[in-house]
Amino acid sequence: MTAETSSPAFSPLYQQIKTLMTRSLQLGEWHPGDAIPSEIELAARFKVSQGTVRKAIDELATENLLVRRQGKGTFVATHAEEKVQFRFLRLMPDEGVAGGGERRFIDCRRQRAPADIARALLLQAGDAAIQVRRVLSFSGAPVVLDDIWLPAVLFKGLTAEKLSDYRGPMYRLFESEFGVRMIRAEEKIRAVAADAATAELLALAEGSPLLSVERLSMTYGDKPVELRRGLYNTASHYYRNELS
Amino acid sequence: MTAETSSPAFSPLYQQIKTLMTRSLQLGEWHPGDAIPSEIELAARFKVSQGTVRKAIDELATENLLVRRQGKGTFVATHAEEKVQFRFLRLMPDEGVAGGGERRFIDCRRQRAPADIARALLLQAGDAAIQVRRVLSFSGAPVVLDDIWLPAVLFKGLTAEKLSDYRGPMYRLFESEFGVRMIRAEEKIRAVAADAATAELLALAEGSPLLSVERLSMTYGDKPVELRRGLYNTASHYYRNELS
DNA sequence: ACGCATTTGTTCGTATGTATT
DNA sequence: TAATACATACGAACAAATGCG
Repeated sequence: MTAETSSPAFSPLYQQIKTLMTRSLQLGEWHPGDAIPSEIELAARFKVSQGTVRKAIDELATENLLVRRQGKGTFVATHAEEKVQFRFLRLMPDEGVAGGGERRFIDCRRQRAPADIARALLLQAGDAAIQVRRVLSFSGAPVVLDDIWLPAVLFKGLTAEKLSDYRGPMYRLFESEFGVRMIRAEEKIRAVAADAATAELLALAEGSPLLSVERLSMTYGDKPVELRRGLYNTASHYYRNELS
Repeated sequence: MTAETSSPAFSPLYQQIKTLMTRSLQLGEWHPGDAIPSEIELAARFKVSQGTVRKAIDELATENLLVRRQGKGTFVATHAEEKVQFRFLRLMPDEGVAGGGERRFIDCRRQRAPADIARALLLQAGDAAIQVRRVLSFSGAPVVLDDIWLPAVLFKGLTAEKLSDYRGPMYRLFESEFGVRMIRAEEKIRAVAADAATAELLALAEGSPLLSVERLSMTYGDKPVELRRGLYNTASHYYRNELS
């Protein structure tokens, strides 16, 4: 009941509950890895039936914002989970099993965002950004050159040292240290020829074909918070994708 | 430890219903574009509650096998729908809107499947396959060179003429003419250098970087039914992907 | 080792709302 | 307008998994 009839646009009850829950995630009432209140508690809090809460949670779970575990509760998704990492890790070795590889950070500095970066991240012209550059190697061979741009205001205090010291996925560091959780990303993929600088860093001939992957990552509310440009040597790795 | 160590593979009711419904799709009781029986009819047929049928349909709908339409019914998904085509069409122009482009078929012949093709399509060594080669052009410029392999036994009577005459997506032809519906695919993507033959067909310099997309498409029951090797000129197009 | 409480998962039933024909 | 079909919402009961005492 309590119709709340002043609604500007109708939406089903469970959608409204979903919105309220998303807000709790966004505002940090519930943190990555935490258990959220039980369905019965949430039903009481929102004054709806358990089934309505269930439907809201169902959708948040299929959107990968929450993870249900029978007998234990419902948890806020985190990049600490292997399954979550896998969703954002597309580069696979032709032989052997996917692994993190060795990381080498070659740059991490704060500066004004170039125009194209600012546009993608919805920053004002002149806003500061943090640029991170790194090389990923597998079995000692360099394979990936990443050029990562982050809004400085969200990542205060990010340094090359913190990145180097951290064991685990970068997105895990972002969510635990800076409270920024990546939930979705869009990628544009092309084939390009290696320029001289890239060729040197990846130890291959200038002009070699490389996979160019431009990724724009979004947090809650579809707000872009990372622009990542990667160049992959696909001689013994490939980018896997699933169409369904 | 007490008992039931080797359970008889219990599965929830709605999963069993889902399996039965998948079988109806697979065996052709329900055809692409058709409406399936209403939830109430299905509930009567399977002797379960409407809610259980709903849950089975929900999952089949999220797997894109069925499409629900309020007030009208539930329909078997078809590649005639624009949304379905979009899921398998990843190449986007830098400017302008995605379109089919002009197709030119340069080859369509039946032959014994090479070993690697046979392996991917789970064919016996020596089984026949149909090879289709085509070029896709946009605004008159060739952009895509596709090399497509199909099990001959499933595509009897497929000719270059039929392909050329057909207006609409190739997968639409496959499902309407041959009863083979693609529901899922896995892709391996790399950057490669154009060889002489490819360079000529795509009107670019030998050695130019090209996107190599190897797609294995599956029908019901995860049975592989198409191996497609595409080479994309990504000078003014890109491969879009969504991570979520 | 056992049982109990908690939490999500499954199944049923009923009623009402919304979209389509 | 009426009939049909899917969508939403509520309630209830039991099953299965987990964790604790």
